[in-house]
Amino acid sequence: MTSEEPRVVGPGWHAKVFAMVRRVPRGRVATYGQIAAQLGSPRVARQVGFALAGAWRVEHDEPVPWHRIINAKGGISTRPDADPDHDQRRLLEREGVEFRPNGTVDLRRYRWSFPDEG
DNA sequence: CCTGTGACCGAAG
DNA sequence: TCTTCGGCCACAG
Repeated sequence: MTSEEPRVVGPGWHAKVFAMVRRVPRGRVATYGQIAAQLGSPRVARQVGFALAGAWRVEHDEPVPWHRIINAKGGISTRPDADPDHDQRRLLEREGVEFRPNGTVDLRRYRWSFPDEG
């Protein structure tokens, strides 16, 4: 028996990421690593970030709540060229998610657990 | 084909 | 508890 992990990264990979992100309900958050793990590849968290990088620029048939995805420390990872009109923190606060003084979210409280996770 | 890079993660100090 | 550092892997040039 080998210990190789299944890879879901390939054609349609971005679409799968978006589909998984859509499962996170309003007022809740999930981490990049969580999404990667749900797709079967726990080590492609960075690729998830890549997939979501241009999500707010592209128009999707179904909306992609990309702002509900944060890093494992409960903080927001944003790029320098982020659009102020799509401020992630503000979008989350609008859904009722509270932030600590240091700008992080309490994952114990807001982290969403997928039905088939744990 | 080879190299650099990035919306990450987790162990270690 | 906070900061630092190496590893991770797909993708563009």
